[in-house]
Amino acid sequence: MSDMTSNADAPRSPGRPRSVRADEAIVEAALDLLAEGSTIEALSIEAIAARAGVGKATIYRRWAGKEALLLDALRRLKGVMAQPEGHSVRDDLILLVGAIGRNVDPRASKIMPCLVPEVNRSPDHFRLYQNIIAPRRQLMREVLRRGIDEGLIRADIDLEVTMALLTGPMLIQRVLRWNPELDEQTLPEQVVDTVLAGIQAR
Amino acid sequence: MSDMTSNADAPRSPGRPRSVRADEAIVEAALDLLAEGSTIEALSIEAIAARAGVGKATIYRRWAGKEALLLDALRRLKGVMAQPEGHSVRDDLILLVGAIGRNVDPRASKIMPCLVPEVNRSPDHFRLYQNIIAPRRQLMREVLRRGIDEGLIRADIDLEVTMALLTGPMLIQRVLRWNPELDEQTLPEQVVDTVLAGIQAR
DNA sequence: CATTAACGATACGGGACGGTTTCGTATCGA
DNA sequence: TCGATACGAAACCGTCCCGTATCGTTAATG
Repeated sequence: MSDMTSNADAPRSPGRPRSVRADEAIVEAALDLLAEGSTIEALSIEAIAARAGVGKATIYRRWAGKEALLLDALRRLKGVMAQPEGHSVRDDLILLVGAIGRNVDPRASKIMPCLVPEVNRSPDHFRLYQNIIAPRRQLMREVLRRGIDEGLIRADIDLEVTMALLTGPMLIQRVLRWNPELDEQTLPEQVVDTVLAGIQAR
Repeated sequence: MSDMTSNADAPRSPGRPRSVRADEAIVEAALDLLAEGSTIEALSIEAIAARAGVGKATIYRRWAGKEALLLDALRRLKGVMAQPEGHSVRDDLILLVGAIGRNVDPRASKIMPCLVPEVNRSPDHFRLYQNIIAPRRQLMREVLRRGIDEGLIRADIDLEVTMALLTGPMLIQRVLRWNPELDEQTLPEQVVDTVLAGIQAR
């Protein structure tokens, strides 16, 4: 958010208040257009305004430009994280791996690939991306540590490398359709089992 | 190529022949601009023409538009593949994994991320991408088969999943800088060793 | 009811591009 | 030498977009 209406204890400014519906509609319109295949920079303020049923001025009243609006919209997209049950390390890992690129919001999986170039270009987007995935990495890290504590996993493994091993295959398949012959349904289980076999305590 | 000058046995058309220098310069200019951070659709024919020291008409004489030109330019980018030595399966795998996203042309690694959205949008780009990586997958597949023949690797593993396990971590790190704490130098060795430990014959 | 500010709609100037055409020039084969 | 063709440069037009300004209208406060 880049404006003032957010202060809850504001001394109630006079005049007509900003429409919360408009806020929602604008963000939703932007995400919808992206999910429908529009590129980030093919996306225009005009198109967003038209889709949201809103005047352009209403958008410029809230955000400085396309960049600020998108950063804001993407923040709301991330959705909720999968929560591992804590019973079996293997099951928890399969759950986490299967959740990669599977956000609650179905638009997310279509939008993500569009952001790859941005992540490399803009430090802001890079930070945003890291902020989104950092808690998920932390979740996986904790499950792996639990596996070590339980004696299932060797204690001398490199946690970060292991997480990359679990995440990488799923990510390239979901984002890039890297290998058309791979089955996304069974991939999480296959990945987890193979990696576990490589890092299990003997 | 989308025109006629390419026929080697052509009955030598009259008039001034097309400049090979211009061909080169146009393609190089397009790749340079992409590598410098321009987005695919921020890239304009005008910019390419200016950079190549060429008139726009010269470009339109050869290609139907930006799309055709880019497809053509990317085809020339792929560079040569790493060739495994054939001595040690482990060393060969490390070489192949280390070569992911490391093309001869240094521009390739900067351009690749820009193509991710395109791969999802355009069947042409998807095919192009698959054509580029298919031979590399085949190379890795053969090394893994050798490992099976030598009795190093279990015979019942899923080759495609194994390749995804080897490729994924390296790819997300090189393309996405997925985890800033990972060391790209040592990653190939760590990945190969962990995966090998998971699929080795016992 | 008066005030105040946000609303949707619309118009505007400025700029970027795409694609085409027209220059005068350069380079080939005949 | 001559005709044919490609060349780089420039001009042109139509389209799209941005960012701002200005309508009359609407919704809250007091």
